[in-house]
Amino acid sequence: MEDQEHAVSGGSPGRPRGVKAEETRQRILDAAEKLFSENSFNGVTIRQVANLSGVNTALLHYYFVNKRGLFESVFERRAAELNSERMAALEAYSRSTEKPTVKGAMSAFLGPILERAASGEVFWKTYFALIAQVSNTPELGGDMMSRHFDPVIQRLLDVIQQALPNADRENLYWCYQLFSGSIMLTLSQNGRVDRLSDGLCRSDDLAAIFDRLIPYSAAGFAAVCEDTVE
Amino acid sequence: MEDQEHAVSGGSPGRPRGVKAEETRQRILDAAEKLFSENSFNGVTIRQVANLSGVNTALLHYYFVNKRGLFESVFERRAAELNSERMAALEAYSRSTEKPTVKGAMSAFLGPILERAASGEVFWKTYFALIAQVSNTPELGGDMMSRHFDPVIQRLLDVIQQALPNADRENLYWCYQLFSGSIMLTLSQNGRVDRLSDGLCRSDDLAAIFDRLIPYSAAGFAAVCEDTVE
DNA sequence: GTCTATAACTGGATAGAC
DNA sequence: GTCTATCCAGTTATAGAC
Repeated sequence: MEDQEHAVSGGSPGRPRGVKAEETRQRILDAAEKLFSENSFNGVTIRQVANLSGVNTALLHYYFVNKRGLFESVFERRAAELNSERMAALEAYSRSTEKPTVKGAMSAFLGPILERAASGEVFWKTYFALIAQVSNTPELGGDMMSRHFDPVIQRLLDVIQQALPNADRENLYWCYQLFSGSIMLTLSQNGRVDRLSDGLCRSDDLAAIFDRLIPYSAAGFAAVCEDTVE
Repeated sequence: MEDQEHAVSGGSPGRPRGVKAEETRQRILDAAEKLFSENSFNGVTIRQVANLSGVNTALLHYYFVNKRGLFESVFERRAAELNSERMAALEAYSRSTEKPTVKGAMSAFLGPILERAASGEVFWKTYFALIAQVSNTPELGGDMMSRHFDPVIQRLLDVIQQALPNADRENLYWCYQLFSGSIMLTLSQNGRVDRLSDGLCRSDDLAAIFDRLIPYSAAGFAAVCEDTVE
C-alpha cells in the first residue's frame, strides 16, 4: 500500500513525492552529511555514500543528478531553518531592549547553534563541522554560504553598531572575521586543543567553549571599535 | 659537467645530492604547495603537480615515494624555519622585559608570520593558507602540526601567563583556541569578508587584519582570564 | 523508485629504457 | 635523475531491467 506511489510520481528528479522515497532521500543526505563533514568533498566517493545509506550509486544520481548536487543538497537542507531562526532571535533581541549590548547580540546570533549543538541530535554537530569546512573552501559552497548566512551577519553587525555607536563599518567587518574564525574553528572540532592541553580541554565540548567565546569576542569588538579609549 | 651527478648519487629516495636535482625537487614542492593550498589534498592529482612543475609523475614518486609523502614534504619544508624563528622571537621578548604584556607576547608570536606575509614572496602566503587548511583537517597533518607548532604555542601561553597571573591553564587553552581560529581564518584568505563587506575589506590584506587581530585577541584573553574583574 | 551491469574515464603507482 | 609506457584499481555516470 504505502509503496504505491507511482500515482503521484513523475516530478522532475530531485523533487520526489512519495513518503517512502522521501525517507530514502533523507537517508542518503544523512550519510552524505556525515561523510562530507569528516572527509571533505573530494575525500568522499559517491560509492561510500551509497554504501552507508544502504542504496546504490544510481539512486544518488536519480535524486541529486551528480556529486556536486548531492553536496549542495546537504548544505541547503538545514541552512534555511537554522538561519531564519537566528534572524528571528536577533530581531527578538533587538526589539526586547532599548540599549542592546554586544554580548546580548552575540548570544542571540549564536543561540540557535548552541541549542542544537547541545540537543544531543548528533547530526547538527555534524552539520556544523560541514559549515566550518565550507567556510575554508569557498569555491565549493561560497555562494550558498553568502546567500544563507550573510543576511544574518549583517543584521548582527547592525545590532552591535547600536551597542558600539562609535564603531565604523570597516572595523565591524574585520572584527566579524576574527569572531567568525573563532566560531568556525570551534565548530570544526578539530581535536587540536585536546592534544595541546593534554586532555584538559576537549574540542567536542562545545558548551565549554561557547561560554568563553562570547566574553572573549565581545571584549575584542569593544577594544577594536571603541577608538575613544586608548 | 654540472649534470654529472651520478658520482655522488645513490642515496635513498628523498635525499638527492645534485644541485640540479635539488632545483627540480624544489620546483615540484613549489607546484605542490600552490595546488594543495588551493584545492586541498584530495582535490589535487599528482599529474597536476607534475604538469605545473614541468616534469612527469614518475619523478614525483622518485623523490617523494607517494602522494602523502609529497604533501608532508611540502608541510615540513618551511615549518622548522618558521617556528624556530617564532620561538626565538618569544624568547627574546621574554628576556627583554620584566613585565610582559599579552599584546607584546602576541606580537612576538605572530611577527615572523606577518613579516613573511608582507615580504612580497608569494609562496609564504601560499604556505600559510596550507597551514590553515591542515588545521581544519587534522587526519592529514595533525601530527606534523603538533610537532612543529605546539611547543611555540606552549611558550606563548607561558609568557601570557606572566602577563595575566590570575589566569588558569584551562582558560588559557580555550582562549588560544579562539585566537587560533581568528589567525587561521585570516591566513586562509577565504574571500568571505570581501563579499560580506561589498569590497570594503579584502581578505588578502593581511596587514589590515593583523593590526586588529592583536588588540582584539588581547582584550579577549584579558576578559576571559582575569576573573577578578566582573 | 530501485536495482544490476557496465561504459568511459581518471587516479596513483611501477617497470624499465636512457 | 629523468623519461615513456603502462598496469590496474577505483571513479563518476548512464542505460535499461524490474
